[in-house]
Amino acid sequence: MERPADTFDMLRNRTMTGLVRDEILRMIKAGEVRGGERLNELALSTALRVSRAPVREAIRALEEAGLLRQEKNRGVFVREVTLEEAAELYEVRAGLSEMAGRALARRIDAGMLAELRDRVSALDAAADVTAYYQLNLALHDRMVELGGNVILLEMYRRLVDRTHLWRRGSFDAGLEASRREHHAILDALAAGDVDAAGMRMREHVEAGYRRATGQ
Amino acid sequence: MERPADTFDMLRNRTMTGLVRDEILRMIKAGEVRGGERLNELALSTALRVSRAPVREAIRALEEAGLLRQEKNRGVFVREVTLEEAAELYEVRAGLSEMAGRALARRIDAGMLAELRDRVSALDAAADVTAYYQLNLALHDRMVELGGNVILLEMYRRLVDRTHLWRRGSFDAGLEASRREHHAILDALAAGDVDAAGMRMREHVEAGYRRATGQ
DNA sequence: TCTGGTCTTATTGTCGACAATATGCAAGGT
DNA sequence: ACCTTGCATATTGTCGACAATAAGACCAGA
Repeated sequence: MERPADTFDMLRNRTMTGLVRDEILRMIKAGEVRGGERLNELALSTALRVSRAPVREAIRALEEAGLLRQEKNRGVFVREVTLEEAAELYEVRAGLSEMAGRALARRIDAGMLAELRDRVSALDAAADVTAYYQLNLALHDRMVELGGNVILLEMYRRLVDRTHLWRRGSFDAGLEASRREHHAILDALAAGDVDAAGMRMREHVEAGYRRATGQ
Repeated sequence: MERPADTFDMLRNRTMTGLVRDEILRMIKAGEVRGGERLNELALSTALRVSRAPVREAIRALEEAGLLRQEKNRGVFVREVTLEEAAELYEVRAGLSEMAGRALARRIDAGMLAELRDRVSALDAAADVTAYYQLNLALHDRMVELGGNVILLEMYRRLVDRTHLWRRGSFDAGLEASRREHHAILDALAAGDVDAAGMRMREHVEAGYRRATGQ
């Protein structure tokens, strides 16, 4: 049974706008709406059983987040990520990941290391690509989070969200290489080697981009 | 006299929401509203002679940008940037600047270099601190822009906007050091030295943070 | 068949209104 | 003096309505 405190906090803190925002974000992440697709305010509002006002507010927020694009009097469209933009996204993501890796190597403790080892083990055991993909996302997010820089985490998440709009080429290429890189990162972190941790994080992201594009 | 085409495009592309968003952003940048201050929707809407709807949409956007913070049923507040957050902002900014410096060193041409030299000269000649501050902001923004990575530019601007919410300690400390660093960056860019350009950009931002905090 | 114009419809941008919530004040009791 | 209770006010969250714009259907004339 649900704890009352959660529903209390829900009612206290969440607005329709926020819920709609999260729902649209979920649809984007789940691939239920594609880049270039148009969002109909009325359709969304009836589907979620709210009026257009919170829908519009949510849309403005996601527009600012770079996930939607507005054409006045014509509607809002899910942003398309070109190959060039994807390259830029990954370039920045590599840089942010390097920062996170360096920060994490400086402050990591036994507890953090144990958690990361568990996550990497789960990735080693992951059967299908979809599961691997989700666990991998969670691992990277957690590493940035453990780096301790909240601003960096915010930026990183924004990048990841935008990357979801990119329809990659291949999905399943090079899982084994990815796994090896994870272990190499763990080793650097365990050794507290700041330079190595940063560099391996960067290279892991860059390699991930090459694997996704099939280059 | 204003060119008609501009007003045409204005009417075609701009919505009230967008204008309100820009105006609130301007107020924040100009320091007309301070961190922690509360924004009254009705006051804003009457001042700008629009209804509350576009004001609320603009607020949601700036909330997503990390400049405002919402407390349900109580209002929106201008975000406060703690000293710790400022340190994080500058850390990320230093990293992004390094990326931009490296990218720029790779692609810079004679025209870009000439423009940057002009800007640095203007900074050398700047009389008061306020003028220096504005020109300096513009120089850095332009260098990131010339780096050619649009995503990086977006992130950088977001960081700069948030930094505006930080009430710095000292303002005028170390202008001469800042000027010297600009020239050192130009030298590295002119030489096409990727590593040096990146490193000097990073160190310039880090030094700027130390100067602002008076450490 | 094509071109151009007119009408219709769908959708957005903006507004005013109402209910729900938070805040401040005053009255009353202890 | 201090706390509680209830009321009045201000403000937000949400809604429905209307005007403006865009896009497509339809039609007439060459």
